[in-house]
Amino acid sequence: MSQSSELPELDSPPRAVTIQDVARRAGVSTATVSRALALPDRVAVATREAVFSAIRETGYTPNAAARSLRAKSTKMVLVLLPGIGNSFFTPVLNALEEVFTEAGYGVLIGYTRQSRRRETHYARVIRAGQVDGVLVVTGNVPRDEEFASVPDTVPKSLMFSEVPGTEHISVFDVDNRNASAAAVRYLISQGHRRIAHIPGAEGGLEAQERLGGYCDALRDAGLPVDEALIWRGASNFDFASGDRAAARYFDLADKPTAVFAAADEIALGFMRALKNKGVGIPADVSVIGFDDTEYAIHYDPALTTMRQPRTEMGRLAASDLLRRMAARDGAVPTSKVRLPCELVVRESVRRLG
Amino acid sequence: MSQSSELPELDSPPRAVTIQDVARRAGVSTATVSRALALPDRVAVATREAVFSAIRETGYTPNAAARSLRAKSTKMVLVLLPGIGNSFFTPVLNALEEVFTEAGYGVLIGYTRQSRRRETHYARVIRAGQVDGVLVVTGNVPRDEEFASVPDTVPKSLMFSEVPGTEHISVFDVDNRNASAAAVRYLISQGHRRIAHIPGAEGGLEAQERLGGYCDALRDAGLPVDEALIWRGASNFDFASGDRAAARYFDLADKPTAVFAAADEIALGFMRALKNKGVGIPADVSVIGFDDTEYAIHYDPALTTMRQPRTEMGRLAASDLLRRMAARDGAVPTSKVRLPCELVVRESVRRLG
DNA sequence: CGTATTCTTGTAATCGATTACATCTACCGT
DNA sequence: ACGGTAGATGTAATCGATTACAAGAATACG
Repeated sequence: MSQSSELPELDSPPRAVTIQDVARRAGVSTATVSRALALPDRVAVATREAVFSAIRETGYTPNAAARSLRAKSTKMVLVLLPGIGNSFFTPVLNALEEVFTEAGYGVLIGYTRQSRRRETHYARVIRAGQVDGVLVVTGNVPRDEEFASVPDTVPKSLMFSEVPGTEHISVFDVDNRNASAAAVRYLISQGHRRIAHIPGAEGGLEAQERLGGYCDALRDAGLPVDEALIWRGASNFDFASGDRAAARYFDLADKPTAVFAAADEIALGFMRALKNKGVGIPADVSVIGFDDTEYAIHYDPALTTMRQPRTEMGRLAASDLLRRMAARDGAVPTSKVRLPCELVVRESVRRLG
Repeated sequence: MSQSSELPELDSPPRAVTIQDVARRAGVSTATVSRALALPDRVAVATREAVFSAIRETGYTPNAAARSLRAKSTKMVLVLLPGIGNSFFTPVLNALEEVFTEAGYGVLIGYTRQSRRRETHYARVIRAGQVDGVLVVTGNVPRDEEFASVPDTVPKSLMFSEVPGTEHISVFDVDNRNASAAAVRYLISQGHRRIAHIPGAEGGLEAQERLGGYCDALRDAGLPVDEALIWRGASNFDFASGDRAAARYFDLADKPTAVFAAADEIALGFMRALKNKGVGIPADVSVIGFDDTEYAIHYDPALTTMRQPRTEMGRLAASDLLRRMAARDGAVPTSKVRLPCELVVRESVRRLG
């Protein structure tokens, strides 16, 4: 519909319209077209108009590959997610996409699925210059040798994970240890003395920190840390892990009055299993979670939990990466930002005594 | 660590290693390097080895932009999502990423957020040749003029939406109307006669079809379709909409014994609101949902629902797109695939009488 | 042994933009 | 009126691969 009557092209091969076509039509050189687009005020008004109408008439859109090749910038970022079907990341991804798109950047997603093959694959994507920056959402980038080979000229950021010694990486996380301690302190403040913990999967740094915070809070309150009340064995931050932990609860003779789960989904799985067997929540057991996902508030009872500011972290991390990508050769230093968590009191914790 | 002792480069500007570097090091032409990579058996064994070790030593990775420019293929697909923070799409995205990555394609995501500006933006991404194919997950691509301007040479697919007259688009969906009718028939089979419906947001085609199915089933069973039992006003397939519908329930003098919600999240929101006021589910009201999201099974009571095969649809749609992208000039025709839904009976529906 | 065929490799054009540099015009001050 | 400067535009190199074509070497066949 665009290159209608003027040009007598036979459109068997519907060749895309290039800057050449626009230049010819506007009666200028390709350099002028390029300038009209990139720096409109370095080109005379009349010429600019001519170029723009030629663009409109031909329906021209600059070719991304050509532009990237020459300009050495793709205007794309890679967002790496662990990729378990976890809804925890939904708002994060939303925030990231929002900020990046607004700034004219495209978002390439990758699920690493803790598989080395996939990490290698994405390392290659980065080295191929396919993206201008990388945002790793919970993971262990720096551990991987493949990633070590990607040049530090590509800005990288990490979210939700605390990894030591990452000089060239911006980090956005929360103080998992202190936040967890605060959650447990809350239980203590409500009169609970016998408090169990369902940690996340071993190996995970966040899980470890949260367990640490749990122990800290108990010790600070002069309460014993009882291994029988630490129900390890989670495979992930998921329902199934909470479900499994319930077995530990039922096995126990001297039951706790409260449970701190390392994640909302674990808490929900646990609660579900207990309710199934007629255990009342919070009547018989109080439960507190971590994250404040969408489902925490809609569950019955609504889950009391420690909120992570996921959307805000996404926004901050994206903005930071944007800033660093825009700066030539690392003029902008990396950031280490630790955001505060917030206790959200709902219905799953009962005051004792 | 790679270009260590041999080459006396000063690495102030850490220029990326190119095919030229590899060629020089292996003592061959760039053409040979390219061939060794793309068609290994068209190059002599000895040469191939030389090339590969040169690649290994230099840590070479082909530049994506250069490759795309010349080969006119980016090995990327654009996945467009509506982008509400809906967990419905999580497994879909998972499946898509899985299949595409496996095939060597990158996944660019875009949230349209029903905003014209964003749709325009993504239309431009396509026209810029940034992707080889497009997968729209629930949306109205064809309606938009911008999209009309993207050439049909870019394979496009649509998931979960039924849009008439889309010649050049593959469609993967379910029979929303019949599946809904089946859900309602199930309620009827359990002895329910007075059945309400919470439709999805107006305007949405799926929502409309599901409402249609609800009416069909009632009529087929000789039951009246009562407008007082159709609780419109959903803004989305979300909790809040279910919550709002609950008000309608309480307003009603002659209450229904069962409710068919157009989506699980609506059902969950509705159930939550009822339970809050002491209404028993399924003791007092039976509820059936649609989708079978992760949360349906973990709720209390576990939600009886009509499952959409989200992962399977994702896999099929991705494979189809892959096939069409691989074929030069539309040799592979588009598909229209309609997958079956499946009733998942759990705890939220009670047998009457 | 000479020609035809197959293998292997190199040369150079090409993809479609951006941009350094050159050129030309117009306007400025003295 | 003339050298100087600013402004507008064009020329052509360049980004880093792929690939058509050509050429040379090796093998086959009569």
